[in-house]
Amino acid sequence: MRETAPTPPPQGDPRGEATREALVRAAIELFGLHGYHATSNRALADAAQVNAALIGYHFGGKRGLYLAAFQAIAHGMGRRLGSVIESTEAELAALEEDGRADVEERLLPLLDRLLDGFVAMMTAEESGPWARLIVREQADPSEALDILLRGPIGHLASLVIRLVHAIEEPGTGPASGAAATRARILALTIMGQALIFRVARATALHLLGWSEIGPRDVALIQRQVRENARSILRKGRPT
Amino acid sequence: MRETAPTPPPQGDPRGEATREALVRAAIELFGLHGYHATSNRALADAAQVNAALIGYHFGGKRGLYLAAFQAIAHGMGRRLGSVIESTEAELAALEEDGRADVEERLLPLLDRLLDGFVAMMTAEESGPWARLIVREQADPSEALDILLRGPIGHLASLVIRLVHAIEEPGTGPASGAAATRARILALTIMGQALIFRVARATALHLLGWSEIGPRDVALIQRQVRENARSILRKGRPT
DNA sequence: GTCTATAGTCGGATAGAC
DNA sequence: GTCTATCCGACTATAGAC
Repeated sequence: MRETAPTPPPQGDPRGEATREALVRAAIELFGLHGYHATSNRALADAAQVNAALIGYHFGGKRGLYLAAFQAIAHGMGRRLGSVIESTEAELAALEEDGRADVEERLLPLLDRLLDGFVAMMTAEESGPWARLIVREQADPSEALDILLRGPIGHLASLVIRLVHAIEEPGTGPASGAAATRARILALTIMGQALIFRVARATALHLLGWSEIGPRDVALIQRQVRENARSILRKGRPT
Repeated sequence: MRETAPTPPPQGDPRGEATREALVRAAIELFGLHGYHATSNRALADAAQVNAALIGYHFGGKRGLYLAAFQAIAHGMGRRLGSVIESTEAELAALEEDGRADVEERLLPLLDRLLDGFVAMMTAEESGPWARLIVREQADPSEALDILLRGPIGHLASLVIRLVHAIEEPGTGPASGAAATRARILALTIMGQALIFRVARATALHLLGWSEIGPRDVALIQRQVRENARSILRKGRPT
């Protein structure tokens, strides 16, 4: 369990690069499936088809590889949601700029797109290992979680919060006080609708009698979450 | 890691009873906090202030204690939600009996009460250890999860599904086909709103700027979830 | 039913050859 | 940068005294 901090500085060697990549891929998979402690360095090395001693060499130890896995996830999420997040952020900023609260035609579609992306990610098979790892982190958070909160997850969440506020209280500035709390709770409940399909996936599949979540199922869930979000937010606004 | 199946049959001895209870309590706490493999028998025994060898004696081994923890959780949830679930079930059955679809005055309040209970459980500090354990189980499900699906969780979920269907399609019989799928997805999204405060608690607290979820916060979340559920379900129905 | 002592196993880290 | 060999700590399970 002893962890050594002095990570040997890896170079830009093509061989080492491939090794690191394979190890990180195995780390995301195995740590996510079985947890940190249940995953041995030997198992990681086997899965990556690499010698176990290289974990120490490239990442300083097991813990270092674990953190590297989270950085890779942040990177992967960025590739998946980055463009939606950025374009949404830009458009929202522009709308806030000229004070026009064009809820129906501008803000709601932005939210739709964001939620579609989020649902797609939460239901995607690809994100399974990511999410498994993240959910485990929530159980007892460490610096690994910070990597994500400062990354795509933090961006996405605060964006949803801002959108919700803009839709609920059009024209007003940034939320504060009770309105801010309300917007945050609303954003969380809205995201929770998608999250359940990831974190309680086994239970959801059981209840739905499905064995997996196929493309048509994803579309179904996306439509429902979008509809629900609109119902929830339409409530308080003038129709 | 060798696990022995032949559990020695424990008797109705008062001493052994206390020992088992202490061990189960420690198991829920420690397994939930750190995971199965990261929790040693020694740590469990220390927390329970009991000799480590007694784990083998009473539960047949570490794995046996783990399963016992889930049975205890099912029992605890039953004590917490059992009465609400039963009374709701009875009332719903009565309503289905005479075919009267008294949505506004009868069904929605039933749903409110159920959701309040669920939110209370998801946000309660008490349920933290339970939920942590359950969420870890979802990551790679074993027979331990079945204990819960056959218990209170299964009951609660199918009850919410039936309620949702009864509210959306009043007067019709049990859901089937697309309507059944829709009711299940709706129920999941509704429960997900509360679930997020438990499984992504660290992230939620971070976003809300809270350090814990106090009684007033619980009430706030309950109100929001109730309101959202009504908005979502009101959508399709005639007003 | 509880305790002490220990056997047997596994895992993380690392030295040193290539 | 990669590999082999090995050390050492930590863990589960259990035998046997009380």
